[in-house]
Amino acid sequence: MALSQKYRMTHQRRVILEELKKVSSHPTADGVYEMVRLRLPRISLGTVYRNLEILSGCGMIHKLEMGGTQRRFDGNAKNHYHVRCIRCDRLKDVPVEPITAIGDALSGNIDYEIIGHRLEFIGICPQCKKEGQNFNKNVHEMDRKEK
Amino acid sequence: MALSQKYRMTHQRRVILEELKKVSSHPTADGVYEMVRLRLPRISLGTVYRNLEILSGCGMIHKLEMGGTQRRFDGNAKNHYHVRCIRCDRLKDVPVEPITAIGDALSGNIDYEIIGHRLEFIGICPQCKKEGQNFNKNVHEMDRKEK
DNA sequence: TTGCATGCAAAGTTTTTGCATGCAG
DNA sequence: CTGCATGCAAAAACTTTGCATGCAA
Repeated sequence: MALSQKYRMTHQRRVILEELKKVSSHPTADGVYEMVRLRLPRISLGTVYRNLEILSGCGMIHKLEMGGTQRRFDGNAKNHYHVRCIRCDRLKDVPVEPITAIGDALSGNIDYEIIGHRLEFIGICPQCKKEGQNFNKNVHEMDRKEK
Repeated sequence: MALSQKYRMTHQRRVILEELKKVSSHPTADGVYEMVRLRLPRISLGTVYRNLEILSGCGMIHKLEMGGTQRRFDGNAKNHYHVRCIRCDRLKDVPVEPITAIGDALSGNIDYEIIGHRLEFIGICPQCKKEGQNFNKNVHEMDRKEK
């Protein structure tokens, strides 16, 4: 997705946004598709995917993910935090001890039995910072695919 | 994965575990496959997937994900936290204001430009608590698939 | 008009599974 | 021995993309 792209507010895009704002169930792309299809029976799944991508790129919705599309695994079973670079998507461990007390913020607020938490910082890594504005996410994207 | 399952420490499983503990790059399943293949050229990708699943189920490694396998989307663009039920995997918003100061914990510790953070609580939801030990994750799994 | 967006379908990726055989306990 | 685990290959699940056409600005 180019950074300087100009987007249009099409009917489909508007409906996707509206439906997504109606619910708090954090649906998957397919779930959004099902919801939207009730209003726009002819919409395609591809359009839904494309729009979810664009809308979250614009900050109008959130994409919930840790460290990119694929699942990732961590040999360190001890609880610890991560930082993810918003540009290159690389994930690193954070040299900070987990704050065990963080769950206390919830006590009394919610009827869950809280077992733990997971914290991910979002930022820009030193390398990407250095590369500056000329490089965008796609550069690294290709970079990673070449490996 | 049944809760009372008895697991064996096979050669493949041990190597997967060892290789994963060696690195801090949070590899994908495919990445693990590549690493392990150097030592066990005949191992299959399926075995890697199965073992990563089992090992993380036993708490010997971590699976990094938010709210399950698929990507999920949130119409609420305002930053907010989530709770995920460890049994049924359902994701809910948390009625707690984001702690903006949380990023300060990192200041000076790391050379990233920190933009924000993402916090997910892990716990057991009221419904699953009520259902108790007789029901395991698979019950809800099926439940969700029927919808 | 212009060129971003859409529908459709095909292709690409990632993950799961069935089955016969292998091997840890 | 017993039955969980493996390799292989096929299938399933999820996501992206090419292309001709549609439509917002």
